[in-house]
Parts: sequence; C-alpha cells; structure tokens
Amino acid sequence: MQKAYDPESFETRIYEWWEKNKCFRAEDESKKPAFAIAMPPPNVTGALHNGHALGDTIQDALTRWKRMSGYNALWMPGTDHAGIATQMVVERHLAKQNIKRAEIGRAAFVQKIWEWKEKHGDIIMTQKRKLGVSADWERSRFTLDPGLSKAVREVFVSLYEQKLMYRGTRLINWCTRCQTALSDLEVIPTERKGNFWHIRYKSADGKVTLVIATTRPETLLGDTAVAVHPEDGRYKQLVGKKVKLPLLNREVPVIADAYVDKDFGSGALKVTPGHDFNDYDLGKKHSLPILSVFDKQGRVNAEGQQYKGLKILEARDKVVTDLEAQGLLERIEPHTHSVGLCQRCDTVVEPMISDQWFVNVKPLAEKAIEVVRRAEKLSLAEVDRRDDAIKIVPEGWTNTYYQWMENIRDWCVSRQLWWGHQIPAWYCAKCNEITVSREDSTKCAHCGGSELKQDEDVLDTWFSSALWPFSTLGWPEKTKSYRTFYPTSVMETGFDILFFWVARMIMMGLHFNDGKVPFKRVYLHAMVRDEKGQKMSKTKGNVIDPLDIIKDYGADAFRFTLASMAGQGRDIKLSLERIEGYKAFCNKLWNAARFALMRLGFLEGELPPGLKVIAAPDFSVITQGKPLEEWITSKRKHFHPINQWILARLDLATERVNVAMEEYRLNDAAAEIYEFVWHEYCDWYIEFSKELLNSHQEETSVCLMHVLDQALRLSHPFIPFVTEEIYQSLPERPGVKRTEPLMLQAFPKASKASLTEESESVGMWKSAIEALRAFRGENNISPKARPKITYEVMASEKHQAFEKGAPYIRALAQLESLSEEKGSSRGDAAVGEVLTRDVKFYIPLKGLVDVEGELKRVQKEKSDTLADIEFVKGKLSRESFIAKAPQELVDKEREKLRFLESKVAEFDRALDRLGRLK
RNA sequence: GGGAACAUAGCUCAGCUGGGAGAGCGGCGCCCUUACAAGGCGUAGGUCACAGGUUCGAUCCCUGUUGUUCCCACCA
Repeated sequence: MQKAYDPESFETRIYEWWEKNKCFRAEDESKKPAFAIAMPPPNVTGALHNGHALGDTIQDALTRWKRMSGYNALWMPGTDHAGIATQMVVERHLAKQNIKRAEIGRAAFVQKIWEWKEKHGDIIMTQKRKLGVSADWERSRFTLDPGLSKAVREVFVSLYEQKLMYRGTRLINWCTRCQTALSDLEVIPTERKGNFWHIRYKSADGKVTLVIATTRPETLLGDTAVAVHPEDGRYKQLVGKKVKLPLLNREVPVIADAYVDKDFGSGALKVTPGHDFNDYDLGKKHSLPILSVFDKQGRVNAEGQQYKGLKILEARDKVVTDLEAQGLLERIEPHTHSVGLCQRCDTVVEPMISDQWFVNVKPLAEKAIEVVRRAEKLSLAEVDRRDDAIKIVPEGWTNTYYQWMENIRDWCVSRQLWWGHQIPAWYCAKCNEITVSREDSTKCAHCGGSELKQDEDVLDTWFSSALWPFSTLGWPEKTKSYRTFYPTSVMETGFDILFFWVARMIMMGLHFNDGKVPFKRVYLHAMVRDEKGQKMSKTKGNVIDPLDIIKDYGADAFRFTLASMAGQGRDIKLSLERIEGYKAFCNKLWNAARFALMRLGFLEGELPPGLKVIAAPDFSVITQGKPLEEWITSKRKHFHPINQWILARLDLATERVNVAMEEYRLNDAAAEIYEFVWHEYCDWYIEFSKELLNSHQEETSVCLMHVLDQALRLSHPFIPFVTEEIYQSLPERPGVKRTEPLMLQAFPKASKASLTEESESVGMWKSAIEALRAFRGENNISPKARPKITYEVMASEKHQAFEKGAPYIRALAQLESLSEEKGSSRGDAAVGEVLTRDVKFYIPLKGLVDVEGELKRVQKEKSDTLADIEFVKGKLSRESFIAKAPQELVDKEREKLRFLESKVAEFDRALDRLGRLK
C-alpha cells in the first residue's frame, strides 16, 4: 500500500482486473436466487451526466450488495438507438461535411448512422466503467439488435392482430422542423407571451356582428364553425345561422356547445378542427368539416387562398394587418398562454391531420393500474415474492401514475424518420390493403398481389424501450436468461421518464408475459442540480462533468456522495465540498488499514522509530486453521471487553446496513458505514488497540483484522475501488485466498451475539475519557501535560469493570497515571473534580489550571445541571404525566432527577473548595 | 383547475412507527501526539416556516395559512 490515498493510481487497474476475471458475469442457470436490474439504456449519442452517475451508483450498490449476499445478480446493460436524437446528431455531423440527408437517400443515411454508432456508440459505456459500474457487459444489447428488432415486430404484429394497433387519420402533434409526428409526451407545454386578438365576425346577412377572441388569428383560415354557449343570451338568436369568415368570406355555422365558457374572452369561440385538439373534438361532435390549411413544412396551403405559401407566423402578421385594414380587428390584448414545443428542437408544434399508427393502450393501462394498486397493501418483502404487483418508491408518485394511466390516450407510435424500427406493414398497389407481418412480406395477404411497398415510417423510440426488461433477455424466445431473470427485481430510474418509459414497460411487460410484471419495484431517484439548486444546462454553463469529478476526487468519493444524498423524493444539490468530505472518508479508511497492517507487521518500512512492531501474526496458527469469523464466534465471550465491544458494534452496524439496503435506503446505509468506520473503528477501537495489543495480542490482532475485513465488505457496494485495493493488501488468512476479489466475497450478516455486559463497561470508559478530555480542553491544559489523576467509583458493583479500563483511559486521556483514590485528594482544595455518571476523578490543579478558569467551568456545569433539573421537575410535577405516561418512563425521570441533584451537591462542594483556594 | 413533495444550525442535508434535536462542510480555541493536518481534541450555533387541534407529552399525527419546487390538464 502506498503511503497516500491516491485513487487515480489504482481505480483503472482494479476495474480492468475485475473485468478480466469476469467478476460481473451473471449465470443463466444457477442455484442461487436471481436478482436482476435492467439498466436504463442511455442514448448512443449520450455522454455521462450526473443523472446517470446517480442512477448507476444506486444500481451498482444494489447489484454489488446482492451479488455479495449470495445472489445470482444480473445488471443488464445496453444502449438505445434514440430515433430523433441520434438522427439529429448525425445530420448535424454530416452537414459539416456538406452532406445532406435528402441528397444521399435513406439507405446511405442509415448506413452513415450505423458507422457513427460503431465509432461513438460505446463512449458512454467506457465512461460508466470509470464509475465502477459492475454490469454484465458481455450481455450488452442495443435496441436495434436483430434480437430486439424481432421482439419489436412480434409485439407490433400481435397488437395489430389483437386490434390494439391500428392505422388511422387523426389530429396529431407535428413538428415542422423534425418533419415527424410526436406523441403527446414529446410536446412540452411552455409559457409564452402572446396576444389575444379580438376579431369581428359578421352574420351572413350582415346584420349582426359578434366578436371572437383568439391567440392564433391565422387559424381562422381553417375555421369551420363558430361556437357559443347554448344558454348565452347574447348569441342565442345566432345559433343555427351562419356567419361570414373575415378575409375569406366563407360562410360557417354558429353552433351551440356547453364546452364554451361564457365568461372567457367574448364568449364566442372560433372552431378550427384541423389545427386544434379541442376544436377537433368539437368538430367531431358536431360533424363539422375538418380543414387542413397548413402543410408539413408549416406553410399555408391552397385552402388559405391569398395567404398560400406563407409561413404560419407570416400568415399571422398578414391576417392581422388585413383585418385591421378592413376594420375587423376590435382590439389587441397582451396575453400569456402556453404553446407546445418539440421536446427535441423547441419548435412550436402544430396539430395536424395525418395518417399514423396508434396503439389503443387503454386496455393495457387498466392492468397496469391494478398491479400498482395491489402493491399498496403489501410490504416490500411480499412484493418481492410475487410477480403480479409493483411497488413504486417514493410512494408519492403512485397518485401521479394512476392519474396519467386513467386518462391515457391512444399512443401515436409512427415517426417520419429513417433511424429506427421500420414499421412491419406493407401496402398493396393493387388493392390498397395493408399486410402486417412478422416476416418481410412479398405477397398481399388480401389479394395476393406482389407489388408491395413497406411503410416508410419507423416506430417511436420508446416503443422498443418499452420492451427492454424482456427483449434483452431473449424474448419472445423463452431462453434460460428469460426464465431465470424475468420478472426483474427493480427498475431504478429518474422520475422524469415515469410516463415515457416506466409506465409503458409496465403495460407491455404485463401484456406480453402472461400478466407477469417486468419488475417488482420501481425506484425513482431525484434530479441532480447544481449547488444553487438550478438545473444543470449547457446554456447556463453550470454543468459539472462527472468525469472531471472522478478525476479530481476519485470515483469512490463521488459515489459515496451520491449515495449519501440519494434520500427519496428530493432534488440533489451537488456540492464539491461534500464530495471532498467523502474523499476524506476514503482517505481515513485507507490510513486505518495502513495502521492495522503496519502495527501487525504486514506492512514495513514506514513506522517511526520507537514504535513497537509486533511480529506478523500467523492467523492460521492462532485460529488453528479456522476462518477468523468462526474462531471469533466461538471465543468472543472470553475476549477483552474492548474486543467484545467492537464486535458488538460491528454486528449492530451490519444489521442496520442490511436493513437499510433491503429498503433501498442507501443514504442510511452509507451514513451507518461512515459512522462505524470513522467514529467507532478509527476513533475508538484503533486507539484502544494501541494499548490493548500490548496485553491481548492474539485476539486483538484477529479482531483488528477481522473488523477491518468486514468494514471493507460493508463499504464495498458504495466505494468499490478503495475497498478492493485495500483488501488485496490484506495478509493471507484462513478462509480467504489473497487472489480472490473482494467484490465476490460474502457480504456480512449480523451475528446474534448482542451487547454483552463486558462490552458495556467500555461505554463507561469512553465517557470517562470524554470527560477528562473536555476538562483539558476547557481549561486549556497543554496537550503535552501528563497529569496524575485518581478516581473513585461511586457504585461499588461497577468498581471492577472500571478498574479494568484504567490502562486504556490513561492512554487515551494522555495521563501520567490513573490510580484509585485513597483519600489524600478528597477534600483538597487544590484538586479539581470531574464527574461522570459512575466515577469521580480528582485532578491536581497546581501548575495545570488557573483557579479562576476552573471556577468558571464548574459554575457553568452547575447552572447547566440546574436547568436540567428544572426541566425534569417540570415534567414530574404534572400529575397527568405521572398518571398517564408509562411507569418505566416515570421511573427513569425520577432516577434522572436524583442523579442531577447529587451532581449539584458535588458542584457546590467543589465551588466551596475552589473559593477557599482563592 | 387537479395532484405531489418540501420548509430543521451560516451552508448542504439526516431524523424509522410521538418521550428533552443530529451529521458533513464552514466558524472559534488548542495541537504537525508515535495510521491519517484530507488529521486529532474541545467548543459555539436551532421558539425544528406560521397558527390552531389531538395527546400526560408534538420536529414527528390532523386541519388551516404562508413560501418554494415539481407533475398532469390546459378557457379559445
């Protein structure tokens, strides 16, 4: 081991060693219980961001923990072809070389994307390796792999056969820049400042004028009605009559519908079924004609007569100008409203009538609701045991999930792109019918014609992602992998893709796997923000690159930070200071290990002169060939209290870590590990051991090594690199071969041995040390001073237990000597007194402390204690408390009061003494 | 409009089913003490957003108010 902790010097080496030794591999067939996580597939164009880092840290910690706990653990990796995103990236890339998609044609363009993918597609996976991701890389899948494509076709065709997939002419979201249809989810409603234009419409006979208000005046070119509320007196006489559309002079009917809000705007609504979703529904209801006035490029078509060829916004300006010129514009009022923007390119999305493929998801959604509802009444453990329930954590998201599922609308799955799964539907030139088929079709299923043309469109990227948990396992084949790992154990991902992905996986998973859920738990992690709580974005320039963090602090420190902050349901504000703190933790562990190894003689050459090195113990001789843990278990009852104490603390920490991990409370597990390693093992046990090794060498050597070994195992899921590096430096010992990686060792399980009476006396020693240190600190006694102190144990039954600790208290409190008080100091004015619960210490003040300072200290202690007494008295004086609180608690409070009062008496004596001295 | 979450020490956050509030970082004081100055020891700092209610007792449970954030639906 190197002297300094330097993660950069070993993380890459360790990772390569694991990979070379196939440590990440899961078995298709195994006697071990299965545990599986499907990794959310990043886009092939992606680069690792902090969201990935958080998810990967959580998933990796869970996988490593399960793997070490005896599970056949599979973490299934892969990448997503990400239709629009990838096509855009490569298009931009080609544009730099002056190559245009339209010019080179579909086949050549798709070829170019594949080339790009081969070259750049694995970058993110390389980055994930830096984080320590222990996924089974040999199983990596890509959504356009032959196997996954087969699954996509199977699902498409089955849905078609079940009449859940259909082609229809509907109003859909159209991005005029991407030139494709979008699903509802891909449209982001965004607040925009605009205007409310109030326009005068005249009745056909020219007698009546009514005013309608609109945010999109250009759409009047496509109006096919004006709607008013049936009970609106202002317009009642117009219902059923016609009004003249301004500018175009086309006549449209006035219809009445309760959908119209009398009090909004002018109470009259222009109806444009061809370019507005609400108007579309209204139009359907009233059998209005549906007019398309914009083309796919977002220009006015021939329907718009004199406006033909203008872009939508140009048409808006022109329409407004013309209305004004004709005196038909009553007024313009600024108005903020929301417009739908394309998720990928921020272009305003236009509702358009178009032929597209849709999935009728309603029937699938009902089942998807059921499985989540079922889990509400079940515990996590129960959910894990079955395959028909899904628990969503944090639970707050279930309501959102239900709400979305209950109001779900048909899913538009066709996209006018080239990169993706081409839709397996063929159109017959002869009879115009559609043939949908698992195999590439050459013959029309309806007329037998052979002139077929495949649908040009591809499927929404999320269509193939929806199959991810089973398509990656070989479905539709019932492979061994599939049988072993489906349903998977947990889906861990960001809440932002709950609908895009999680909801759809649940629907598809249930539908195509005999009602079995795709995963038993859904764990939604928070969003990683910058330290001010702002979303990280390139335009804001506040992006912290995870790779930079790893370079500066090491992957372990970063992982430990993320795990510590992964508390459920809250955004994470990433701060570098916090990461630095956890790097210090890794450093602490590193140095603790170096101490143990050096002190036991396994690590040479760095000890300062004067420190006694123990000849390296041969553990196999000490334990007679038994593994350390087994030997400890059989002997621990007879160990020195300090060793019993650390073993008990280890049991407690182990128990807590396992419980927290079961519930995926990684932050609690991380905190427990931090506390145990630093504040129990390092601060106390190692310090005690310096003295203890002088007298109880064998058992202490074994405990020092064993507890370190167990601490490394407990920490490994969070900080895999540093723990592995240290572990490989530990000496040979029974039951452990040095060449075996830590990541494949057994995760600790708490032994049943509880806190023994012996180990409890260590608590008494610790508080004695703390009290003496505080005395020194408060009185500014030089750390170099070595006072001679005497003690008196108040309760005689504790006398022996305390006495046993004297050498350790002497060592840790830096005393010259600690001996029992024989009466010489008692009552001596020049002797200070320090009280703990069980013991009183007498400290000679001469030359150590100035009397004034000590007086102050005692006075402060006394007044603190008096305040405590007031509090307890207040409690005990309430009769209702005595009557209704549990007897146990009342007794405890009374006992506390007695103790506090005796303390005050002691302080009074001390003050009296000090006063005399002055 | 509907739903969810959050408000705790200067900062970032823990606090499980209600019994006198914790950590990390930062501050202050003393120490380069023999694994670790990325360290050690000590110490200061909080009417747990506000107002009610339930209870012997509320940071914790209930109601309301205020503030922040997010999701869904969008009255043109």
